[in-house]
Amino acid sequence: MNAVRSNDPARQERLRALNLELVFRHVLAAEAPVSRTELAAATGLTRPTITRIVEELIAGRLVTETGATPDGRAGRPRMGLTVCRSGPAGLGLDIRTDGLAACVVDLSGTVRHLAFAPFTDTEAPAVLEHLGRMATEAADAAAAEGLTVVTATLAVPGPTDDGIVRTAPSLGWRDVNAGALLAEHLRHLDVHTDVDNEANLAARGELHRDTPDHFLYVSGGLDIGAGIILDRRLMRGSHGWGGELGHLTVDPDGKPCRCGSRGCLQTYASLAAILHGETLPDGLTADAALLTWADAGRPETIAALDTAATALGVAIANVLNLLDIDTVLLGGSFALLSSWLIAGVEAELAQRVLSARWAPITVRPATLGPDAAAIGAAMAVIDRIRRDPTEWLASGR
Amino acid sequence: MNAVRSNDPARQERLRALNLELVFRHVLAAEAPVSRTELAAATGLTRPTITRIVEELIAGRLVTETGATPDGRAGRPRMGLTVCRSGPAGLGLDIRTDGLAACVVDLSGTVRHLAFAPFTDTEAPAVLEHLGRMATEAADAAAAEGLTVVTATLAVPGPTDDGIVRTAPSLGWRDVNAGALLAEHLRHLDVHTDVDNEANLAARGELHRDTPDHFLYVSGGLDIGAGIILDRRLMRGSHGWGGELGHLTVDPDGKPCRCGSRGCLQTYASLAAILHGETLPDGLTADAALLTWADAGRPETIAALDTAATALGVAIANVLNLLDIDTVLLGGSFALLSSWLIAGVEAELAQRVLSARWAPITVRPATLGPDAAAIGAAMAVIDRIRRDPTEWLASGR
DNA sequence: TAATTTTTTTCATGGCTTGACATAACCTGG
DNA sequence: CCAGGTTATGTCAAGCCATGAAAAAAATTA
Repeated sequence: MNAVRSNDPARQERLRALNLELVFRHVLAAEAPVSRTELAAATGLTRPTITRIVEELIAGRLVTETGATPDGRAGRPRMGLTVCRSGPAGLGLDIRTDGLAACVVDLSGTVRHLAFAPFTDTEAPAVLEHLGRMATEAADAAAAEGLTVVTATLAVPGPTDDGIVRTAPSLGWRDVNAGALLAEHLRHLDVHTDVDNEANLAARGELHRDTPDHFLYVSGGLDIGAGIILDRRLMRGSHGWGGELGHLTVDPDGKPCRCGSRGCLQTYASLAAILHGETLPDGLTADAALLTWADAGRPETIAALDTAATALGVAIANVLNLLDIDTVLLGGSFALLSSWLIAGVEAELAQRVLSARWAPITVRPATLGPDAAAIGAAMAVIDRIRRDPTEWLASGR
Repeated sequence: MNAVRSNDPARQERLRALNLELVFRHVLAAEAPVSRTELAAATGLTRPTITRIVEELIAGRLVTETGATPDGRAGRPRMGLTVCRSGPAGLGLDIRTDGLAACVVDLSGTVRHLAFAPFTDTEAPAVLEHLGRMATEAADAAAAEGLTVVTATLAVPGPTDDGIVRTAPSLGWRDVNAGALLAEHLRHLDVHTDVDNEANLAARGELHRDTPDHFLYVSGGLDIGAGIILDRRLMRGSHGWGGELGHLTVDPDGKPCRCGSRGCLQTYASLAAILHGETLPDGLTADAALLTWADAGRPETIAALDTAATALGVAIANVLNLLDIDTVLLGGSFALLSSWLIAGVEAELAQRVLSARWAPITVRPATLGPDAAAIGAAMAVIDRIRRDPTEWLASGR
């Protein structure tokens, strides 16, 4: 693939940046430390070029030498190179249903800091002020390990548009400029702030070495959302409001939905819909209560989960027919309840997805749990530096 | 956008290729002839570099000089440069419901040759042999105008996978290796052959200067398909089987569909569904008959069109909620019937699309008519040469 | 016809990768 | 324990490409 889309003229320095990026991508993708010579063979560049580029990457704290590693063979031992664990880092913030989360991830994708705090207040200014404090603590914790936070990404439960939260029903927010407010609170950190949908970011979090190139991440909770990964990239639609799976129509004459439509998936498969108005036992979250009830064989709960699974299957089948994806990850509360959902979802998919005959479909629970969105948000740093390592190097931090 | 994804090392020659591509893209995008100096200003490259690149583009018949154009001002008049109309061309082939079409498009996107022939036989070998003959005629016609056909793209009514037509119900095809058969018949032409879904290619055909960056193209006919354009690029999913709009579920308990599922859009809005088993008047195609009947006020037809429009609206709303697109083009038979469909579709969209409150949705008929797929298929040459003009230049044709 | 203006081409300069060569560091065998 | 072999990494002149300045070309204007 030689696809290059740039509207800037290519000068000599661009060549250098291109190759630096190429080498860095190889270091990122490598599972074990690689030597300069291996990089030369893998990239097709010559050793001298690799030497020069690696020097630059080390100076910029993107890569470190792990020391000479004699491997028993004759000759000078290879000098291992890995992604630096004390260079730039990403900060992820998440507004969950139960509280706030902050997370720091380094370039290797390792979670280096993770904090959670229950809500004190769900009004936008208070939440963002609280997030600002958590962000500062996280950045300090990161700094103590030699990391420099360069990106801060906020996950919110609703569609966003250039930092503005259009609507977040679970919070009662509407047209809140979370991006600007957050940037205000993080002014002293000098980071690039961004706001995105929780499902998008959780999907990003689930994208790693072991996940396929294309998958659909479904986030279950009070609201249902989805993140679509195509070709290892997040699909975000024209404005970034994509993935509104919760408002796909399952039955055009179904129950009215809060959104003004009828028969949205939401009305069958959100936690509220599955709970069906039943009161929660003390100290249990909705998903935990449902799991307990279902495991105990409570018929109403099992029936509700079955209805939810069928509706989910219908909606997901639509996505799969449209986008030709063959892996589905059930995340959020759906991950916890997956043993009660997967069979029902799979049954609908087998019937409704046209390509299921040729390409088997995999449905499995997501792995990151409730921190998925915060982790995925923090991983923005990897995308950013991977896309343009030169930007970081030029910043000289 | 500086996104560069290349796994090849960047040598000096790549710099040259990158800039050549940049300049060529500017010439392609320009509405009127541009001078070398204008190109220098627009691209940010220097005049000497432009001169050298233009020389190469002219030698490779990608660009031509339109002659000095004195504009009344003092000074040496600018030498106009435009996309060459006698360089590489694309061949598009389409298997329509009523017959076969062949089309040649030059780099400016102008249709230079268009031919149609009714079916003599719908068996795969016969069809591809016939297409081979039409392709040869088209290539000869192109050669007579100085054009060289470099790509041949076949549009088929069904999902394809690496040249193989998985299923084309309207033709009764199943797992037909159309790509290999076509390549066989076109061996003497030395072209790059490709096979894709009719809806995808028609969407590509509708993508031009006046269409927005993101839109959904819906193709109505015996089958219903869709092409999704995001960021001026065709979205094709993981294997390229995306866009199966016809099999999106509109009502999970609806009528059984040929595909084995229930309540597919197909069962409400395909031409067969709208016709409802009524016999066609002699000499009229199904869509023309429906239009005549509807315009004459025939209540059954109007009711069927109304049902179809509602179902279409539900399915399209799903796509829009998922992908955040705000323009819908009704193509194929739906273009002809659009005056009877748009209102119904729009009503459903207004109710069901979450972002409709913030971003108005446009639904309008497609403009290219029945030749859309053949034209879009022929336009593959533009994508190919635009992506990598150096490949063509290196071929030395 | 000469001066002016704008476009296009020519030429020396500097950056980047390359290929050949030099150096460093480890293993094997006498 | 040391010489020779082997592998990894660093150094240097050469070639390619874009740049900036200056020259040449082609029109208008006086």
